[in-house]
Amino acid sequence: MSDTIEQKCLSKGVKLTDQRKLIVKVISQSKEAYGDSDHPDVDELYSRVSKIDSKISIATVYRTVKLLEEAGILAKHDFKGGKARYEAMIESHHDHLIDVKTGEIIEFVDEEIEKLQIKVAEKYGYSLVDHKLELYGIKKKSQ
Amino acid sequence: MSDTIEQKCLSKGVKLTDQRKLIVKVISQSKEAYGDSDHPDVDELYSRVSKIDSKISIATVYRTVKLLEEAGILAKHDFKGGKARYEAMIESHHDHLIDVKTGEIIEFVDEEIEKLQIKVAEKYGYSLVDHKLELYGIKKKSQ
DNA sequence: GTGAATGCAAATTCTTTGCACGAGC
DNA sequence: GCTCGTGCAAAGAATTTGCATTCAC
Repeated sequence: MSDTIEQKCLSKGVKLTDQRKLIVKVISQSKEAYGDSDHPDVDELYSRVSKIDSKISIATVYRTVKLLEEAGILAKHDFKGGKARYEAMIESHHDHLIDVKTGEIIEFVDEEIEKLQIKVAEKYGYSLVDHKLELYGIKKKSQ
Repeated sequence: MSDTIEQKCLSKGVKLTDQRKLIVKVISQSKEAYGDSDHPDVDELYSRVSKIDSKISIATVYRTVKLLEEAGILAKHDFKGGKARYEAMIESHHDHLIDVKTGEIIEFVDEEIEKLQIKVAEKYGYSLVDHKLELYGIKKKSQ
Protein backbone atom coordinates (compact mmCIF):
# COMPACT_ATOMS: atom_id res chain seq x y z
CA MET A 1 0.00 0.00 0.00
CA SER A 2 2.77 2.39 0.89
CA ASP A 3 5.10 3.09 -2.01
CA THR A 4 8.80 3.02 -1.43
CA ILE A 5 10.73 6.18 -2.15
CA GLU A 6 12.13 4.52 -5.26
CA GLN A 7 8.64 3.85 -6.52
CA LYS A 8 7.64 7.40 -5.84
CA CYS A 9 10.61 8.66 -7.81
CA LEU A 10 9.65 6.54 -10.77
CA SER A 11 6.06 7.65 -10.67
CA LYS A 12 7.11 11.30 -10.47
CA GLY A 13 9.65 11.05 -13.23
CA VAL A 14 12.69 11.51 -11.03
CA LYS A 15 15.52 9.70 -12.69
CA LEU A 16 17.37 7.42 -10.34
CA THR A 17 21.09 7.42 -10.83
CA ASP A 18 23.37 5.27 -8.73
CA GLN A 19 24.11 8.16 -6.43
CA ARG A 20 20.47 9.02 -6.01
CA LYS A 21 19.59 5.41 -5.36
CA LEU A 22 22.13 5.32 -2.62
CA ILE A 23 20.90 8.52 -1.02
CA VAL A 24 17.33 7.30 -1.26
CA LYS A 25 18.32 4.02 0.31
CA VAL A 26 20.01 5.72 3.22
CA ILE A 27 17.00 7.93 3.82
CA SER A 28 14.65 4.98 3.55
CA GLN A 29 16.58 3.13 6.20
CA SER A 30 16.89 6.15 8.42
CA LYS A 31 14.13 5.40 10.91
CA GLU A 32 14.69 1.67 10.92
CA ALA A 33 18.37 2.06 11.55
CA TYR A 34 18.33 5.03 13.89
CA GLY A 35 14.86 5.16 15.38
CA ASP A 36 11.90 7.44 14.83
CA SER A 37 13.83 10.30 16.24
CA ASP A 38 16.11 10.26 13.21
CA HIS A 39 15.85 13.39 11.08
CA PRO A 40 19.28 13.69 9.49
CA ASP A 41 20.72 16.88 8.09
CA VAL A 42 22.67 16.95 4.86
CA ASP A 43 26.00 16.47 6.59
CA GLU A 44 24.72 13.40 8.32
CA LEU A 45 23.29 11.96 5.11
CA TYR A 46 26.54 12.70 3.38
CA SER A 47 28.50 10.90 6.02
CA ARG A 48 26.17 7.89 5.83
CA VAL A 49 26.34 7.58 2.08
CA SER A 50 30.06 8.23 2.08
CA LYS A 51 30.57 5.08 4.08
CA ILE A 52 29.08 3.14 1.21
CA ASP A 53 30.37 5.17 -1.70
CA SER A 54 33.23 7.39 -0.71
CA LYS A 55 33.33 9.13 -4.07
CA ILE A 56 29.93 10.71 -3.74
CA SER A 57 29.94 14.49 -3.44
CA ILE A 58 28.12 16.55 -0.86
CA ALA A 59 26.86 18.73 -3.71
CA THR A 60 25.02 15.70 -5.03
CA VAL A 61 23.46 15.12 -1.66
CA TYR A 62 22.29 18.73 -1.54
CA ARG A 63 20.99 18.52 -5.07
CA THR A 64 19.21 15.26 -4.44
CA VAL A 65 17.42 16.22 -1.26
CA LYS A 66 16.30 19.43 -2.90
CA LEU A 67 15.03 17.51 -5.89
CA LEU A 68 13.20 15.03 -3.71
CA GLU A 69 11.73 17.74 -1.58
CA GLU A 70 10.40 19.56 -4.61
CA ALA A 71 8.93 16.32 -5.86
CA GLY A 72 7.11 15.96 -2.56
CA ILE A 73 9.04 12.87 -1.62
CA LEU A 74 11.01 14.26 1.26
CA ALA A 75 9.97 16.64 4.00
CA LYS A 76 12.37 19.37 4.95
CA HIS A 77 12.34 20.69 8.47
CA ASP A 78 13.92 23.84 9.80
CA PHE A 79 14.07 22.93 13.44
CA LYS A 80 15.97 25.21 15.73
CA GLY A 81 19.66 24.78 15.15
CA GLY A 82 20.23 26.23 11.73
CA LYS A 83 20.60 23.25 9.45
CA ALA A 84 17.78 21.79 7.43
CA ARG A 85 16.83 18.24 8.32
CA TYR A 86 15.03 15.70 6.23
CA GLU A 87 12.78 12.70 6.48
CA ALA A 88 10.79 10.65 4.07
CA MET A 89 7.27 11.90 3.45
CA ILE A 90 4.83 9.29 4.51
CA GLU A 91 1.13 9.06 4.00
CA SER A 92 0.35 9.60 7.61
CA HIS A 93 1.36 13.11 8.35
CA HIS A 94 2.85 13.71 11.75
CA ASP A 95 4.22 16.51 13.83
CA HIS A 96 7.18 16.70 16.15
CA LEU A 97 7.69 16.94 19.86
CA ILE A 98 11.27 17.88 20.54
CA ASP A 99 13.02 17.37 23.84
CA VAL A 100 14.81 20.65 24.39
CA LYS A 101 17.40 19.02 26.62
CA THR A 102 18.32 15.89 24.70
CA GLY A 103 17.22 16.80 21.20
CA GLU A 104 15.18 13.63 21.02
CA ILE A 105 12.32 13.85 18.59
CA ILE A 106 8.99 12.19 19.12
CA GLU A 107 6.57 11.99 16.25
CA PHE A 108 2.90 12.31 16.92
CA VAL A 109 -0.40 12.80 15.23
CA ASP A 110 -3.38 14.45 16.77
CA GLU A 111 -6.42 14.37 14.60
CA GLU A 112 -8.15 16.99 16.63
CA ILE A 113 -5.34 19.48 16.15
CA GLU A 114 -5.27 18.68 12.45
CA LYS A 115 -8.94 19.41 12.14
CA LEU A 116 -8.67 22.62 14.10
CA GLN A 117 -5.89 23.81 11.84
CA ILE A 118 -8.08 23.41 8.82
CA LYS A 119 -10.82 25.24 10.65
CA VAL A 120 -8.53 28.13 11.52
CA ALA A 121 -7.35 28.45 7.93
CA GLU A 122 -10.91 28.44 6.70
CA LYS A 123 -11.88 31.04 9.22
CA TYR A 124 -9.45 33.39 7.52
CA GLY A 125 -10.55 32.36 4.06
CA TYR A 126 -7.69 30.02 3.28
CA SER A 127 -7.31 26.44 2.16
CA LEU A 128 -4.63 24.74 4.17
CA VAL A 129 -1.92 23.36 1.90
CA ASP A 130 0.76 22.66 4.44
CA HIS A 131 1.55 23.17 8.05
CA LYS A 132 4.23 22.80 10.60
CA LEU A 133 3.74 22.09 14.25
CA GLU A 134 6.62 21.65 16.60
CA LEU A 135 6.28 21.24 20.32
CA TYR A 136 9.31 21.83 22.49
CA GLY A 137 9.19 20.19 25.89
CA ILE A 138 11.04 19.01 28.92
CA LYS A 139 10.60 15.49 30.17
CA LYS A 140 8.67 15.35 33.39
CA LYS A 141 10.02 13.40 36.27
CA SER A 142 8.21 10.12 36.30
CA GLN A 143 5.64 10.19 38.98
CA MET B 1 -0.44 46.94 31.07
CA SER B 2 1.77 45.96 28.20
CA ASP B 3 5.38 47.04 28.66
CA THR B 4 7.21 48.61 25.80
CA ILE B 5 10.32 46.85 24.56
CA GLU B 6 12.40 49.57 26.16
CA GLN B 7 10.78 48.90 29.49
CA LYS B 8 11.37 45.21 29.13
CA CYS B 9 15.03 45.83 28.42
CA LEU B 10 15.38 47.89 31.54
CA SER B 11 13.64 45.34 33.68
CA LYS B 12 15.81 42.57 32.29
CA GLY B 13 19.02 44.48 32.66
CA VAL B 14 19.67 44.93 28.97
CA LYS B 15 21.63 48.12 28.60
CA LEU B 16 20.19 50.39 25.96
CA THR B 17 22.79 52.14 23.88
CA ASP B 18 21.83 54.55 21.15
CA GLN B 19 22.12 51.86 18.52
CA ARG B 20 20.02 49.42 20.51
CA LYS B 21 17.41 52.06 21.18
CA LEU B 22 17.15 52.66 17.49
CA ILE B 23 16.82 49.00 16.65
CA VAL B 24 14.24 48.56 19.37
CA LYS B 25 12.33 51.54 18.07
CA VAL B 26 12.26 50.17 14.56
CA ILE B 27 11.05 46.80 15.78
CA SER B 28 8.44 48.40 17.99
CA GLN B 29 7.05 50.32 15.06
CA SER B 30 7.19 47.34 12.76
CA LYS B 31 3.55 46.28 12.88
CA GLU B 32 2.17 49.79 13.07
CA ALA B 33 4.19 50.90 10.10
CA TYR B 34 4.02 47.79 7.96
CA GLY B 35 1.00 45.88 9.18
CA ASP B 36 0.60 42.69 11.18
CA SER B 37 2.16 40.75 8.41
CA ASP B 38 5.51 42.39 9.11
CA HIS B 39 8.17 40.00 10.37
CA PRO B 40 11.42 41.56 9.22
CA ASP B 41 14.66 39.69 8.81
CA VAL B 42 17.98 41.15 9.87
CA ASP B 43 18.67 42.65 6.47
CA GLU B 44 15.36 44.43 6.51
CA LEU B 45 15.91 45.73 10.03
CA TYR B 46 19.36 46.86 9.04
CA SER B 47 18.01 48.76 6.08
CA ARG B 48 15.34 50.41 8.22
CA VAL B 49 17.73 51.54 10.92
CA SER B 50 20.28 52.58 8.33
CA LYS B 51 17.87 55.16 7.03
CA ILE B 52 17.92 56.82 10.42
CA ASP B 53 21.52 56.21 11.37
CA SER B 54 23.65 55.28 8.42
CA LYS B 55 26.68 54.51 10.56
CA ILE B 56 25.11 51.56 12.32
CA SER B 57 26.65 48.22 11.52
CA ILE B 58 24.82 45.08 10.52
CA ALA B 59 26.88 43.22 13.10
CA THR B 60 25.25 45.35 15.75
CA VAL B 61 21.84 44.47 14.41
CA TYR B 62 22.70 40.78 14.54
CA ARG B 63 24.11 41.14 18.04
CA THR B 64 21.11 43.09 19.24
CA VAL B 65 18.40 40.80 17.94
CA LYS B 66 20.26 37.86 19.41
CA LEU B 67 20.53 39.61 22.73
CA LEU B 68 16.87 40.52 22.73
CA GLU B 69 15.85 37.06 21.73
CA GLU B 70 17.85 35.54 24.54
CA ALA B 71 16.26 37.98 26.94
CA GLY B 72 12.85 36.78 25.79
CA ILE B 73 12.00 40.14 24.29
CA LEU B 74 11.97 39.17 20.65
CA ALA B 75 10.66 36.05 18.99
CA LYS B 76 12.75 34.51 16.25
CA HIS B 77 11.05 32.60 13.47
CA ASP B 78 12.57 30.26 10.94
CA PHE B 79 9.88 30.39 8.30
CA LYS B 80 10.56 28.80 4.97
CA GLY B 81 13.04 30.89 3.07
CA GLY B 82 16.27 30.53 4.98
CA LYS B 83 16.60 33.74 6.90
CA ALA B 84 15.55 34.23 10.48
CA ARG B 85 12.78 36.74 11.01
CA TYR B 86 11.86 38.62 14.13
CA GLU B 87 8.97 40.21 15.90
CA ALA B 88 8.37 41.65 19.32
CA MET B 89 7.22 39.13 21.90
CA ILE B 90 3.86 40.09 23.18
CA GLU B 91 1.89 38.75 26.08
CA SER B 92 -0.68 37.13 23.90
CA HIS B 93 1.08 34.36 22.09
CA HIS B 94 0.02 33.83 18.52
CA ASP B 95 0.75 31.55 15.61
CA HIS B 96 1.10 32.27 11.92
CA LEU B 97 -0.92 31.57 8.84
CA ILE B 98 1.22 32.21 5.80
CA ASP B 99 -0.13 32.82 2.33
CA VAL B 100 2.05 30.63 0.14
CA LYS B 101 1.42 32.79 -2.88
CA THR B 102 1.83 36.30 -1.55
CA GLY B 103 3.90 35.70 1.57
CA GLU B 104 1.35 37.57 3.61
CA ILE B 105 1.31 36.55 7.23
CA ILE B 106 -1.78 36.43 9.34
CA GLU B 107 -1.44 36.09 13.07
CA PHE B 108 -3.95 34.05 14.96
CA VAL B 109 -4.61 32.48 18.30
CA ASP B 110 -6.66 29.39 18.84
CA GLU B 111 -7.09 28.51 22.46
CA GLU B 112 -8.31 25.07 21.65
CA ILE B 113 -5.18 24.22 19.70
CA GLU B 114 -3.06 25.65 22.48
CA LYS B 115 -4.74 23.42 25.00
CA LEU B 116 -4.44 20.37 22.81
CA GLN B 117 -0.74 20.98 22.40
CA ILE B 118 -0.24 20.89 26.12
CA LYS B 119 -2.29 17.73 26.26
CA VAL B 120 -0.20 16.07 23.57
CA ALA B 121 3.03 16.96 25.34
CA GLU B 122 1.68 15.60 28.59
CA LYS B 123 0.58 12.43 26.90
CA TYR B 124 4.23 11.77 26.09
CA GLY B 125 5.40 12.80 29.53
CA TYR B 126 6.58 16.28 28.66
CA SER B 127 5.96 19.78 29.89
CA LEU B 128 5.52 22.10 26.99
CA VAL B 129 8.02 24.94 27.11
CA ASP B 130 7.63 26.30 23.62
CA HIS B 131 5.96 25.57 20.37
CA LYS B 132 5.74 26.62 16.81
CA LEU B 133 2.71 26.35 14.60
CA GLU B 134 2.70 27.60 11.07
CA LEU B 135 -0.14 27.10 8.66
CA TYR B 136 0.50 27.53 4.97
CA GLY B 137 -2.53 28.25 2.86
CA ILE B 138 -3.96 29.54 -0.35
CA LYS B 139 -6.62 32.20 -0.34
CA LYS B 140 -9.97 30.85 -1.37
CA LYS B 141 -11.93 32.63 -3.99
CA SER B 142 -14.47 34.74 -2.18
CA GLN B 143 -17.78 33.03 -2.22
C1' DG C 1 26.03 11.47 -29.66
C1' DT C 2 23.03 14.21 -26.58
C1' DG C 3 21.19 15.79 -22.50
C1' DA C 4 21.27 15.22 -17.83
C1' DA C 5 23.91 14.23 -13.49
C1' DT C 6 28.23 14.44 -10.97
C1' DG C 7 32.50 16.07 -8.69
C1' DC C 8 35.17 19.63 -7.55
C1' DA C 9 36.08 24.03 -6.12
C1' DA C 10 34.67 28.57 -6.06
C1' DA C 11 30.94 31.57 -5.04
C1' DT C 12 26.85 33.03 -2.27
C1' DT C 13 24.24 33.84 1.60
C1' DC C 14 23.47 34.29 6.35
C1' DT C 15 25.59 34.81 10.65
C1' DT C 16 29.34 35.13 14.00
C1' DT C 17 33.74 36.83 15.70
C1' DG C 18 38.49 39.06 16.60
C1' DC C 19 40.23 43.19 17.34
C1' DA C 20 41.05 48.06 17.80
C1' DC C 21 38.53 52.03 18.81
C1' DG C 22 34.96 54.69 21.27
C1' DA C 23 31.37 55.85 24.80
C1' DG C 24 29.81 55.99 29.42
C1' DC C 25 30.52 55.56 34.25
C1' DG D 1 41.00 53.84 33.65
C1' DC D 2 37.62 49.82 32.99
C1' DT D 3 34.09 47.67 31.03
C1' DC D 4 31.22 46.96 27.59
C1' DG D 5 29.42 48.00 22.90
C1' DT D 6 30.45 49.06 18.20
C1' DG D 7 32.33 49.03 13.46
C1' DC D 8 34.86 46.86 10.29
C1' DA D 9 36.51 43.25 7.93
C1' DA D 10 37.59 38.59 8.10
C1' DA D 11 36.05 34.08 9.35
C1' DG D 12 32.53 30.43 9.57
C1' DA D 13 28.74 27.57 8.44
C1' DA D 14 25.25 26.09 5.23
C1' DT D 15 24.03 25.89 0.70
C1' DT D 16 24.30 26.79 -4.28
C1' DT D 17 26.54 27.07 -8.67
C1' DG D 18 29.83 27.13 -12.91
C1' DC D 19 32.18 24.18 -15.49
C1' DA D 20 34.54 20.28 -17.29
C1' DT D 21 33.88 15.40 -17.12
C1' DT D 22 31.14 11.30 -16.92
C1' DC D 23 27.06 8.61 -17.32
C1' DA D 24 22.79 6.67 -19.22
C1' DC D 25 20.10 6.08 -22.86
